Amino acid sequence: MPPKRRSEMMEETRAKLIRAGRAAFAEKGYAAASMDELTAGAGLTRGALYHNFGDKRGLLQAVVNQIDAEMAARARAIGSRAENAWEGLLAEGAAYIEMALEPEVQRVVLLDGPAVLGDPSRWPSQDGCLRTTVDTVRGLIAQGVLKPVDAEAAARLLNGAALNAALWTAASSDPPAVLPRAVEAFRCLATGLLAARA
Amino acid sequence: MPPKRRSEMMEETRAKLIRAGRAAFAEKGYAAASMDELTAGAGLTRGALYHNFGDKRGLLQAVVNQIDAEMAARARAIGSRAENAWEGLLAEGAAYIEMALEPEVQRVVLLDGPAVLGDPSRWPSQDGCLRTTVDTVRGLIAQGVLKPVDAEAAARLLNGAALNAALWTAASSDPPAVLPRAVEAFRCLATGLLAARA
DNA sequence: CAATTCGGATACGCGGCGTATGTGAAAAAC
DNA sequence: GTTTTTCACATACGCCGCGTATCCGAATTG
Repeated sequence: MPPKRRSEMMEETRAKLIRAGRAAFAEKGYAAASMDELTAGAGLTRGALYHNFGDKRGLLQAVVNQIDAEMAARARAIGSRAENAWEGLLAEGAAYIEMALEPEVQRVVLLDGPAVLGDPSRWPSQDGCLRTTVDTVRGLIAQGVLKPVDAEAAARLLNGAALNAALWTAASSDPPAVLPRAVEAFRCLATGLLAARA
Repeated sequence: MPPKRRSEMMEETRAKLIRAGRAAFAEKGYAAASMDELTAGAGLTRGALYHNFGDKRGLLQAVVNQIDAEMAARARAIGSRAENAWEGLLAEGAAYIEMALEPEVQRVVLLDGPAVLGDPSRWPSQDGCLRTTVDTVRGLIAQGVLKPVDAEAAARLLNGAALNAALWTAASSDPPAVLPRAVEAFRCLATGLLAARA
């Protein structure tokens, strides 16, 4: 290993902090996560944190951005694998629902994220998941598959529905059993956007 | 005024605290709201708070319950005023969207509430808004107007869509202008639940 | 009128965040 | 290659806020 430049040392530190933050926020929740514990667990101190991320919120933003990016990439991949664009949208939604069953995603991205950072639409780096869905919807509207509604509005509602489907599923006594019902309901809602009536 | 019995004094105290809590949580957000300030503003001390509500979360739960009950009542009233049950569901949704534009509702019920208290589906006193929508959906399914999907799932997704419509609208630069687009998108989604295709 | 409850006030300790300051090693200056 | 500067991170401090334990006085009970 070459003697590590300063910049890559810092990048490594950031990565360590984000990793530790992800774990702590997911397990304890944002409010209950102690920055002292968190940084110590990563072999660092709060000094590193405030230098790299400004404050506690800054770290949360970084963690959320990372998870969001991963989710968006997965959803996009799954969506593009479908037969056609319409099935792609449905697959994308189903993917969101399944990903949002992950406790880490629920706690950090869906609950604490919006409460602490505000609505995703207001984030500087925009929400990746939302962007992905907007693109998909835009394409479908251009193809005439969907009614010419506001793409951003439609995407936002679809994502919102998917996330609530996941939260509802997770809150049930037997998540695996009710998941299909949630996905089915989501599919029904989505068909409301179709231009053509079968 | 008769010399006030002890129980009604306590009820009055609770009301004062809830009123102060509503204001403080709405303005500062849950995390930034100081219980010292809050209680002092109501002419009391933290002692009264911990005696009546157990802890900070307890007060939030009470505040959220109150707002939720008000919203549910309003939505139910508006929905029942419609021509038929189907239009009632749409009106109910539109009502939710408009109510959720209120900063107090957004901050307290939609953002801090779920983050601090957990998902509404898990609340002991169940979410009133959700219950209202479930009832409406059940009725429509019984009438054969809607597809026989899971009523709870459908209601949950409808509410989720409505709330996200509101958050999206509020996040925009010109809320009044985009509100119609949000409502329109919501209506489209809802039609996906219709059994008959027009 | 004495005894008792109990709603609310007072006082204390602890933990956590943010900031101001220090330090040693890498990078730059020459 | 030595000196100087930078800067990533550590250390140390102060403040605020929550929760709890204890106390007080007025309304209830007999």
